[in-house]
Amino acid sequence: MPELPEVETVRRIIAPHVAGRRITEIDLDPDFPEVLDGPDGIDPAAGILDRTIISADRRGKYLIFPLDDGMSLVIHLRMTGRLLLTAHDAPPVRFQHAALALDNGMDMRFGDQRKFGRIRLTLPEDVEELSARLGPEPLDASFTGDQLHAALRRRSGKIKSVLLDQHLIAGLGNIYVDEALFRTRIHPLTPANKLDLEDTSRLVRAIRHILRAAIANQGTTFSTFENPYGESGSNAAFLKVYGKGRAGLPCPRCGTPLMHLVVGGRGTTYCPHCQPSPHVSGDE
DNA sequence: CATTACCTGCAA
DNA sequence: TTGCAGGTAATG
Repeated sequence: MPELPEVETVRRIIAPHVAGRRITEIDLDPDFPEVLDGPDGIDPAAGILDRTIISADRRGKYLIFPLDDGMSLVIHLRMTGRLLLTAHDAPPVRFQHAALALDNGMDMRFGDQRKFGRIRLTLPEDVEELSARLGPEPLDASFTGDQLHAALRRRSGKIKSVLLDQHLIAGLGNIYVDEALFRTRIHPLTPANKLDLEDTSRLVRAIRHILRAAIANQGTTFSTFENPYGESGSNAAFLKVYGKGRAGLPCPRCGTPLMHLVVGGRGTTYCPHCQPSPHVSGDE
């Protein structure tokens, strides 16, 4: 489940290998050519062939590769997508759906067990629009307690669901939201607009801390995540609550058995003691 | 606001 | 054999 730290890990590893490189060959899985798509009326394979990749950027969970003609390749890994660097003559990677050969003898391979991920040739204005409809980058200076507090005031939904909304904050997924709420001792069902500025500022600091640590650990490998060299991230060992399998295990802070519930259709693990229900405490 | 579709490996 | 895992878009 690649979230911001996993996507950033991929970006950092892949950037020096692809920046300035020309795409010399494209090989698509004949059973799943839709993995590469593009704007109406444009053949995406023809559109990227012989283009040079300028850089490897990230916005939220999207990887963005600007090309030398102004278009961009926008890649989203969704749940099980992987981007791997291989030699050009290496055998296909597991669940490979696309291979882009580069002029340095390497390939960028895209594999995805569940076929949710996409490589999309994207018009400049559509990249702009995509970025504009995403919330701030949580590791940027623009993401502050004041900013998030103002955004949360307009939302009466559960804080867990609101934090997963990419329009509000770009890059959080189920793992890091559960971890951030545990760290700040906020119950996942707390209405977002009930968090005061102090709670929200603590949440901002927790999100930053957790994301930075996860990036330093090259991401969380819970089941399928691998970096472009095929290596697992080491952050899973540092998670405190995430995962249904932790339900019933003692809270790492107080020892109370962790609870699991479904919030907005997402599995959610939390400590009922450290993250008290908003109904029982804290009402005016 | 909540639910479902998209997929498929794997646990129950 | 069933259903869960979850990022996002689409739908009710």
